[in-house]
Amino acid sequence: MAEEPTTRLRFRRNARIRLGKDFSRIRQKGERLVAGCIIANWIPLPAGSHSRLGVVTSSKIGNATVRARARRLLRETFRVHQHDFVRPLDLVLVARPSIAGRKMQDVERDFLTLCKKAGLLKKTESRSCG
RNA sequence: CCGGAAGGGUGGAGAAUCGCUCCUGGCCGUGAAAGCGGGCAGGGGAGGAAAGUCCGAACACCAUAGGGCGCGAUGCCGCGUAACCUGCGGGCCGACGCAAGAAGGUGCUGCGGGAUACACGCGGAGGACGACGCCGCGAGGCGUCUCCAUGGAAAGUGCCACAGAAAACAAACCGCCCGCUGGGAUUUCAAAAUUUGAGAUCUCAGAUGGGUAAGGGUGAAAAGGUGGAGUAAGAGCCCACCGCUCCGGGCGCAAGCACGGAGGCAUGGCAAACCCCAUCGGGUGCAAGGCCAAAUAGGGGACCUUGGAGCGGCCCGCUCCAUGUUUCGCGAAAGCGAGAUGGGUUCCGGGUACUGGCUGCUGAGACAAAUGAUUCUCUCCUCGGCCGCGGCAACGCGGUCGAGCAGACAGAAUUCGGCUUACAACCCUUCCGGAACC
RNA sequence: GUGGCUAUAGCUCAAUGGUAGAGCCCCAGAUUGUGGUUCUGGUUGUUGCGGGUUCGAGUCCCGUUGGCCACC
Repeated sequence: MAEEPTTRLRFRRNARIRLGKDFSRIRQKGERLVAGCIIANWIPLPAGSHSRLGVVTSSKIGNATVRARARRLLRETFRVHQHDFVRPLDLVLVARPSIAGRKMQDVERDFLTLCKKAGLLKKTESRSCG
């Protein structure tokens, strides 16, 4: 019970947003905030459910390799911090062109400042990757 | 020794923690079951270009897929090559049948065929411009390098700027030659007294008649060329040679080749201008297409009469809709699934591409789209310092210390072959440039 | 996966295979006390890149690079 499954840092397929109507609903009706190389849209979910993530990388930020790299970094950042939110939410992260060439630490710093500005994080701890 | 360019090859290894996806096999919870949720173990998990989508093929569906016209593409000859399709034989399975047998199937196996035209590669032939070399008095010939989308210019139309006389039915501006007319000079003869007439030679001119195409500085290209004979001047008019065209049999699988004979020579270039000839091409693309639970709107299929509409560029053919009869399941997204056994590679044999044999190793399958994040170690390599060795030197090699620390291009999306483009570092081959020494 | 458009002066665009041009911009001069306007003159180019056809390519053909757009 101490290492209960709620704190495991998993990120499986059902933790992703997969439907186009979910994407359009979150990006039209949800909250929106920009920080660094990330644009975030989110909708809060009822307590007890799992947070979900969707990542958008348009063709303006680079070729396929750059886009895949950005998608993996954003997903990894969400995976590490998925239990640090005050309440579960549906989150859509949109990568901006300045993400090309960034490292994991830069992306994580942008993500944390964005979540602090939005007031989504628990105030107690801030765990980091590694 | 250093630097550069082009082509080809390789495109780091190991480990830990946390994760993703697929396959196989258990486990737990729930449930009558199917299933759903959770979790464990083992195994697999990007490239030489996966890219661009430039070319071709397979595969799938569509009935405007058929026929004709149009349109598009391709165009010397031979050989070789993929996925995939397919023929015959053997083995195995096998509905059905009492049995014998047997429709059929097969990710098994042997021998083939196709994979076109027009992907592409290799070899050959021919041609072109330019360069170089050799031979010839010359026109030209031969060889090497480079390049070639290489059917037809004697079916037709069109174009060939500027320059030039002329740019394509040859023509005739200058020129040359023979005449005609007029003038001038010289000279001969005659008459007569310094003039006239006639003739000859030379020369000038023409709103002049013919001959000729040798020459004319142009042009990318000037109507076969070089040399001679010949002529009033000239000309394939004639002759020799060179080139060209046609014919003949021979050689070669063929493209073609060389030889012999004939023809005085026509037929300028452009078809990557229209066009003609030959050959090929239906269209759309795995988002092709197939199956399907629940819920929901109400419709869907078949047949036939009549009417209306449409038709991928056009026509013929054709298709659709409404109405009528009959019948019962149809259906977008989501889900399942199309979807990977075909190959790659080591070794040996034969070849121009390539191919045969045998053994071993390897084996991606997502769908808002996995193959990741962080860290450590090892080498490869780069830069700098010091030391040693080699060298005249430029510089190289080795050791050690420090820093950078796998550094580039780049991410499967139905499959296969080709083409093109991008590429750090290292290796190989060829070429170019520079420095030092002999 | 499929289809299309486009690249010409600093900018926007022209140009039958035959000397690449117009407007704006820029520069110089004139006009004005100064500036603007106006007038006159001038500079502007590897026609994206590499090949090929042709006597000769911005144009024709092939390849290639970049940009833009559309469809399922």
